[in-house]
Amino acid sequence: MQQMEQNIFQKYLEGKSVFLDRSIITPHYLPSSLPFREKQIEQISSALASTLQCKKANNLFIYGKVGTGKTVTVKHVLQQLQEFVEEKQAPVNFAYVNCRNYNTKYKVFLKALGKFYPKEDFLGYSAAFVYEKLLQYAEKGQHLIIVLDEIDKVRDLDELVYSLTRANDELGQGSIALFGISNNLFFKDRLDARTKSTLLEQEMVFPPYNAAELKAILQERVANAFKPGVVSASAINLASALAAQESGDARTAIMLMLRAGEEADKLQLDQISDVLVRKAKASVEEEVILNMVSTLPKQQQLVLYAVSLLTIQGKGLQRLTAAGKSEEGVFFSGDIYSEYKRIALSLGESIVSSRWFREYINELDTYGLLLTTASGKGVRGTTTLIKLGFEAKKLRPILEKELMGE
DNA sequence: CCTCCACAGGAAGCGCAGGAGT
DNA sequence: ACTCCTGCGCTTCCTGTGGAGG
Repeated sequence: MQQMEQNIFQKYLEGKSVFLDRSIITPHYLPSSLPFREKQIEQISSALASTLQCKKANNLFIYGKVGTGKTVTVKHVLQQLQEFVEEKQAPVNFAYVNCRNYNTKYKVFLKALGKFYPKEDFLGYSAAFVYEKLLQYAEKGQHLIIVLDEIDKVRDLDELVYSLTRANDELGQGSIALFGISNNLFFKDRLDARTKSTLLEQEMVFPPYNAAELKAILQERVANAFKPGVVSASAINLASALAAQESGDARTAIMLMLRAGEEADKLQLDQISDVLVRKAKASVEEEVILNMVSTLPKQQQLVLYAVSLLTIQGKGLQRLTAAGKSEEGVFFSGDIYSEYKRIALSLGESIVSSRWFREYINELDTYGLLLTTASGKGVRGTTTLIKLGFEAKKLRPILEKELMGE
């Protein structure tokens, strides 16, 4: 109680730590070797190789779920290319753009130019000027590769791709190639047929890792990130099994170990056991929920809040048992709509029509926040049975903070 | 059998913000 | 600086499905 004089950060300096180099066990770390991605590295570098003979690189489209190593692998190959090009003085250059932040043609070009003309600042120049400047750079005989990470976020991708194909036709020498990275396979369908055929000149897929592969990846990272002997074999096994079960996602596996390590430091333990990993799983999950929920529009948060309140109150059960089904926490969409209206009105929020409410339900379902089933025969015509995708106890405090906080 | 209820989801249209064209 | 266009979020209306009850 009376040790409050001590600075709250002091304990982080004083305490012992299980980490040797914490940065290695974060998702942003670029490892020097990428196990189980040899084939992909080979394929990417072969797409790039033609630039070294002063020809245009192939456009390449890379698809794979989150945490399958797309970005790391591409960055790895680019790093190698950079070193090679510097040594050989080859006229090759590239720009890496994350389209989550640069989500229009103009912004992408601007970001790329920043890489090609590091000393100049083109902010505020017209779109046409920026485009011309890019062409001028290539016209000097440079072969450019623009890597578009999260390419599905680009709003006017059709135009971007079209501009670049036209650019390549106009250019006497030099060229511009596109590498697209995405974790959304369906976004291809929204594209113009011409765009598709250009962009998908060459296509590759990053498969999810299996438990054994995740284990090997973790072992390598853990060996460098943690002090020797700190992490038990069972902890690694558990973390890779949990991540493999979820989605074959290396990112979650790494986050699990990171969190477990942080927890160990907090408790001043010098061993990381599977108990800590399990604890970490809960906290990672919570963080995932928080991320999803906080980016949701207010109206959808209200809908979700309505379901969590109903779930906690345990209502709905009676009506379902009466209908011959009994599963806890399952509700009719109509009941949720009334509860949603009640809550929204009491909070002074506007309410949407029942039609749009149904769209919300569908959307929340695709995020996995709600689980819905068509009622089928036996219940009130055709209706939707709705259930929370996560524990109501975890969701409610998060939502209350979002909706009523500030 | 008919009608009413409770709901799903398609179609049309409306107001708005922001970008493009002039 | 101006209008024009377009995409987006949303409402309104409508058709269809199937149980419950007279």
